[in-house]
Amino acid sequence: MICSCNECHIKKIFFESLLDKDDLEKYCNAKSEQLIPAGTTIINEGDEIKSFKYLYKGLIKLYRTNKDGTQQIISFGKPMDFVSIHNIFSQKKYNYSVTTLEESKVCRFDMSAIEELIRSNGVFAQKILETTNATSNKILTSSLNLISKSMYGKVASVLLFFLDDVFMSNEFDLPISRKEIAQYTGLSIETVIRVISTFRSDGLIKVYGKRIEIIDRESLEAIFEHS
Amino acid sequence: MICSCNECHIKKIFFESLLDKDDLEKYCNAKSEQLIPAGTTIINEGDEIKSFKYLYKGLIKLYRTNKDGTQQIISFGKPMDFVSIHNIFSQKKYNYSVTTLEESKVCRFDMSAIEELIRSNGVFAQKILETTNATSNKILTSSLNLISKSMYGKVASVLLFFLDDVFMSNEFDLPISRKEIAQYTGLSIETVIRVISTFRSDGLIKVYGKRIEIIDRESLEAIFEHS
DNA sequence: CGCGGCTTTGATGTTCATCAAGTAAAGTGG
DNA sequence: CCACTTTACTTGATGAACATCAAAGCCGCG
Repeated sequence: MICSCNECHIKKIFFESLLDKDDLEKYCNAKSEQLIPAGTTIINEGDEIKSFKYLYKGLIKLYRTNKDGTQQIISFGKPMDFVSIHNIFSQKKYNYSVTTLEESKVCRFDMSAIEELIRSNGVFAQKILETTNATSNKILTSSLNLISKSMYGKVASVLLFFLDDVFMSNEFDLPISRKEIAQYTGLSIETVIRVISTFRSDGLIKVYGKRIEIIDRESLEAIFEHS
Repeated sequence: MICSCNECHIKKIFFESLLDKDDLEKYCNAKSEQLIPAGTTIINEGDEIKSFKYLYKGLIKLYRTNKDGTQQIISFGKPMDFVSIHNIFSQKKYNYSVTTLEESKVCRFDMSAIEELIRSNGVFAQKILETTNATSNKILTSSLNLISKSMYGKVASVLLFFLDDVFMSNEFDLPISRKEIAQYTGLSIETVIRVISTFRSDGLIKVYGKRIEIIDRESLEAIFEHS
């Protein structure tokens, strides 16, 4: 093996199975990785895009800052998600910021190396195209859901996301604050809290501070679907 | 010249400048175009993706249908926009529908021909990647705006879109109904009408049925920015 | 200890949806 | 062409959904 990152899913799918030996070596040289503590901002809106990044471990939030200084969360990223999304190949500067929600390991490549790979290896390009499309599709879908659902549906969607996509367990420590749920859903903090309290008093969830236990998953889904 | 479509911007950018003679011929054979009357549904949610489409002339709406049968408009497409977006390269079936808002000319390619071009021509692949990224970015940005703005900001964004991106003129016939504005913004029809009435009585616009005249563009922008 | 940020609840007000009713406009069949 | 139906648009009255303001408890941290 050439690189140190052997268990990486991204490496297997994007690199090992598509590149020949020379390109694999190029990939290894262009790559670096970094362990980043929780609460660190790794990308600032307006930063120049110099590298292509993905998350190997941890959890991040992507957000943008409005003119009045308030922050709106665009999406949450989990392991094997691209950090660099939805404008990485079309603009020179990031139009969003990224902050870690827990300790995270971020891998990155020189942008020029990736672009060279894309130009020289069509199958690699196709794979990147597929993946960025899938990511954009997912983010857009959840964004569209937030436009059309009620406050109950919005908060339910957040809980179901962490349940199904991140922790895959009925009980987990919510890695974001009530304020961040508000920034993601477009609701006020108090409304988020009230909805969570309603879910609790209706027996859908149990709440111990940050710790959430999902009791009635079906009802949460029904609320998400129908409102 | 090989193909008939000589004035096409897409052809120039994506094909003429990137492909050699053999590939250009392949492109011509894989392409067909169609003039479609207003109000025609050209893609139905769930249809298999067989071709890559873009809009040469006209106006379209992209929308999805919720479980309760209501429709939510995702975005509007104008000339030189890709019709096939945000899941075209990552899924087998469309997750949205497309209907023409006025008479439109749609060009399409066999999906397999485009995929072959992507695999065999990295520069072409890079261009496609850039463009789909830019499109996703645009749609996501407007979607995020709809989450965080008030009803005034939402309706203002629709008016400004048609003013700046489609008609580039202070006076135009709104090509969509109040109902469609509601389906796009997530507001009720009555609320949309009331906001338009308010804009009118405040002297920001003039309204004669479908015809809209933008009087005070700055105020509309200020409303969009600050609420 | 005290300070600031996060959380929670209650009281109140604003924003928006719903219901109802009526007018205008546009297609449909005789 | 006109009666007829349907669809789009508009306004008012009312109520529900949600935000804001205020106050208080909690918790981590210097």
